[in-house]
Amino acid sequence: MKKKITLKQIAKELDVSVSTVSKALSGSKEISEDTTQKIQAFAKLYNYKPNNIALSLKNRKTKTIGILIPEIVHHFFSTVIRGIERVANRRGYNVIVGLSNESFTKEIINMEMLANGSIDGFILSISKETLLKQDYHHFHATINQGMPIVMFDRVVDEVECDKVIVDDFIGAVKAVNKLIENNCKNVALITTMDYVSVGKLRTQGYLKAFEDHGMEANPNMILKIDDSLNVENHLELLEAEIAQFLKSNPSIDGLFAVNELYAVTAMKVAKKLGLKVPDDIQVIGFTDGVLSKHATPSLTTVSQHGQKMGEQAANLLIDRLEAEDAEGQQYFTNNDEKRDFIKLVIETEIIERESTK
Amino acid sequence: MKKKITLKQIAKELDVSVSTVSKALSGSKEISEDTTQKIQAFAKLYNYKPNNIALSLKNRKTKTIGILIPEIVHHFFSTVIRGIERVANRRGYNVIVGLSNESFTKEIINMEMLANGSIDGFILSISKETLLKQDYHHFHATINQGMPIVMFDRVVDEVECDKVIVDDFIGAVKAVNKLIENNCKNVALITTMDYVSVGKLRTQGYLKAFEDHGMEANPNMILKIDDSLNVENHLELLEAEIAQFLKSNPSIDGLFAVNELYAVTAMKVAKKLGLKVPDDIQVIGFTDGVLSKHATPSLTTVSQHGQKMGEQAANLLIDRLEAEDAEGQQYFTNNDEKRDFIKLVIETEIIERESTK
DNA sequence: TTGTAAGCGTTATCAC
DNA sequence: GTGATAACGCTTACAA
Repeated sequence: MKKKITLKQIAKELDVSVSTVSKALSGSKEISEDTTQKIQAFAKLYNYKPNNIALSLKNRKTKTIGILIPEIVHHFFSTVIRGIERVANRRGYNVIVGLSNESFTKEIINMEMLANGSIDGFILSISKETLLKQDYHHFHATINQGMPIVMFDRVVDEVECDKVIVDDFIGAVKAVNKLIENNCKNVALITTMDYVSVGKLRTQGYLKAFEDHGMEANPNMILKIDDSLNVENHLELLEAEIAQFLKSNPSIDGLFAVNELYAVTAMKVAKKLGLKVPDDIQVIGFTDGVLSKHATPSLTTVSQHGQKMGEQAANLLIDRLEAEDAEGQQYFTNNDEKRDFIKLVIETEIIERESTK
Repeated sequence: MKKKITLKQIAKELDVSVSTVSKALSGSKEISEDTTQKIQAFAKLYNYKPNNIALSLKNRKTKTIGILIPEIVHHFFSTVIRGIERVANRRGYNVIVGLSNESFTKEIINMEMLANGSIDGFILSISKETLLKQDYHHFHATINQGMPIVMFDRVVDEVECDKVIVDDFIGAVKAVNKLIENNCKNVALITTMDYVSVGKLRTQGYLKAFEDHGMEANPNMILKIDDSLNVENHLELLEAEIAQFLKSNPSIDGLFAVNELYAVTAMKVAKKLGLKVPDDIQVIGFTDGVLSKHATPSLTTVSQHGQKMGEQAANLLIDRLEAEDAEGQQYFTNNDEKRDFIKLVIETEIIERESTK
């Protein structure tokens, strides 16, 4: 086993100084043709590669981005990661992943671990528990330390940083409009509790669409799911709740759900109740994941373009990082003038499939 | 903005030496009560945390694990990551993720990037292109450098390292047995090309089950999908191919598919052809993902326990890393005696749902 | 009880 | 053209 070779070893072997080796390898013309050749040949032979850690320490930057998300087994989030990874890699960065598992404490622990020099900046989406607690001190702390953050999807106005979001509100309006225009007389909504910002916005969009059409929303037609008990693992409960909802509102002929799980489950329940999709009831979901694509009938959804979000987030972060060292850390000046933070809105798009007419 | 504070700064503020600060903070009793108190208080006040990079350089270990997988937008792989992250975190490690995107070149580039000091060891699953090329020099190279690798799922005998796999063969046998015992007279197979090791093993399992029952497999009943053209994005093609297959083999009353996409798509196609699942045709898939759970009817599958695989892989790797430094790098001795590598087999489990009787 | 110095692997600055 | 030295932030013999 030949361990990785270092500059020092090359220097010793070739009987020159470490600095000569370093310069020769970086192609400095301070060094003579001869020695440069010799050193480069030797380095290639032994497959020399500079040690990243040493470089990080020296340059005070790691060229790696920290991603912190609530959950990885989730089509949307993994799509975002793919986007981030793609541009990060292209721009010479690595990606390190932390999972908060929707927990406030784990979010903090992970942030602290990564913030101690391991990364140059964060791309993150806030955990549900944090949103519930509304305690954002850890974000402020890292930002104050000079570490930039880009938030995506689950963001919050209280934290000043770059953000990439989807127009949840407009997306929901578009979806509900579509149902109404498709002649649905009674469009219902299945949503989450309000503390999840995106759920709230989508709910507001639902209401707005009604307003736009001069219609009044019927509170009975809105089902709020409390997923504090991890719905994914208690499908029967979810199904029961939705079945109950549909049965007590037999007039429902259109349904907008704030995520694809609710939508697909609703379709399943509807079918069991003898309803035909889309003939008796049309359904639109939010988030374009695998379920939507492969459900029978396939589900019309509002696509969030997760990969694009990831790409934009990564670009925002890296732009800021590189601006920082171009301007020699002059980002925040002493008189504390506020920097402009960017909020990018990714447009949603309705993907029409078989669950609508 | 107050940048992160360093030992040096603390030392200066308190007018002591850096080493005193270091010792005081680590609770060494070389230092007097008084100064220790003072220093610790000050450190807490300024929220001092040692710089990871400096520690990594000093200790020659990063306490981070590199994960290299073909694709992240994939339920199975993200499940594995979750498992890895869980134990890594518990044991004080971070996780850095690289995606090969099924490409040989990207796999190599990523490995090289990470192997230059950024991580202590790899957990990886081989890309399809690499499997096809059968070129494993980059794995050998990293191992020779003294960096341990743990492979999972898509592994290969040619590389000597720890491995975590699923009993693909037995899992397939069990699945097909179940179909046969459920009275299917003509069990078909939908599989991938043979170069994907797991696909091959599952195919062999299918054949073995026939053999066990003294039956002969009919080559016409085996459909090999060439997914070189990224089937996921060309669903129509996949559907057409499967439709063709089912139509030309009307006697099929049982179907085993080597992944859930094929299985779910087959169910969809079958329904379109007027076949009832499970009455006319029973279906079992491999890999227990979201699709299986939420399909209508829900799909009976062979579960791979991805999270468990991840956990085991992480434990194997970390065990090896920590054994290494306990034994003072004596892992490989000069006379080149081979270490024992562990191959863990995770048992599959059939999850019965609605697609079988 | 405290401080000095070396070293982890690099690069940049300055001397020779 | 080449080399010595310092520095990045930290730990740890070894001196004082």
